Amino acid sequence: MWAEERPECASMLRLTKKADYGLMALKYIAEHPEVPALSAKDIAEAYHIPSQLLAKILQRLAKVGIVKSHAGMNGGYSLLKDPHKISAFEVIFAIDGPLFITSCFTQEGNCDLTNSCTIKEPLARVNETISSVLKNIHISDLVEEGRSRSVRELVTIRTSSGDKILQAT
Amino acid sequence: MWAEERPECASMLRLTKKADYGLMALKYIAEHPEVPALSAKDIAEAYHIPSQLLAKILQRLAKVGIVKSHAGMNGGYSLLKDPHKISAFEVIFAIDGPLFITSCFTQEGNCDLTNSCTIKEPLARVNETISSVLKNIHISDLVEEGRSRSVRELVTIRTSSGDKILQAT
DNA sequence: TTGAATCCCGACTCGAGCGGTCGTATACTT
DNA sequence: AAGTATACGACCGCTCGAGTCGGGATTCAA
Repeated sequence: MWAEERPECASMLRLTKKADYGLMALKYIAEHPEVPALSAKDIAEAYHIPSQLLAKILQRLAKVGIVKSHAGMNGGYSLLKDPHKISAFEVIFAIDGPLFITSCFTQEGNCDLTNSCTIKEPLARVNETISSVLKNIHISDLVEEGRSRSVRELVTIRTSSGDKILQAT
Repeated sequence: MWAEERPECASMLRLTKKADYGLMALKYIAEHPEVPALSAKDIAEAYHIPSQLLAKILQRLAKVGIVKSHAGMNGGYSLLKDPHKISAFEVIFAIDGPLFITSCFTQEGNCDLTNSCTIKEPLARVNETISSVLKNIHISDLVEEGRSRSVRELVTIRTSSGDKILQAT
């Protein structure tokens, strides 16, 4: 196939392909509001991704009420929510489950070393930060990407070394 | 609660254990400035983590000049930089390599579908956000964690749904 | 000088989970 | 009834993270 030549490129906060596909599919559906329902096969072909896999992903999105499924001929999936109301966070959450930065985590010290857990507290806060950013990105932002500056503005960050100003709006 | 028993709770933006261990070790060293050098074995025992694995991690941190290694008896590792100057980002980078949210990424369109890549642009920006947050967290913040509010203030976020204000002191 | 402690580093194993497939059941349209 | 599509569980190979092993180099102490 393609890619898979560089195993060392990503790490840590990589989206799973499933989440990727899910976001792509939602974007695609949002871009075609005139079509009553888009089949998993159609979407998969548009992006050259395996259709059966995409189908499973869309099924999960259907289960949590992000999309609606229509069986039968000319069936497929349609958005159930306004693209402006679908956050990347909920999509990823629906597909991959809860996301935590820390490895051991059950909010009662099961990584019984009090010491080791202290380092994770600030990281848990980083985790919240990331979640918040993802909650502020919506499918509509993906669709408008290009001319719109919404996303760009959303996550603008002043990161002059040592400086600590995060801002967005 | 919902974290339950499942070991597979985390995903996506999980720190690798190596990065975790690296941060923990640096914190530990920073907490013991009076000791000229701490061996990988000592640190590993303090946290109950495999010492050989930790050794490899510290070696990578030594290679990029974050710590200094001392061979021989009573040898070990000591910080080479001020804890206030060591960011979580560079530690993670040194251990795990570059981090990208997107799966296919080589800055020249190798995921040749122009369509599929458009969705990744905004995500790349999320990636920058996360990097910036990690760059603003330092080993010293981990050490002071508890009484100090530095980290807490650093990543405070107003996330009232729909609202888009990130701020940090 | 010898030995112990320690760093150094590549090679290796092992297992979980991700990405993907298959097959079958079910639902809807015409 | 036929054809198209979703629904869903079972399965599977393979990558990669986690951890181990072993041999070698360096330093210190007795």
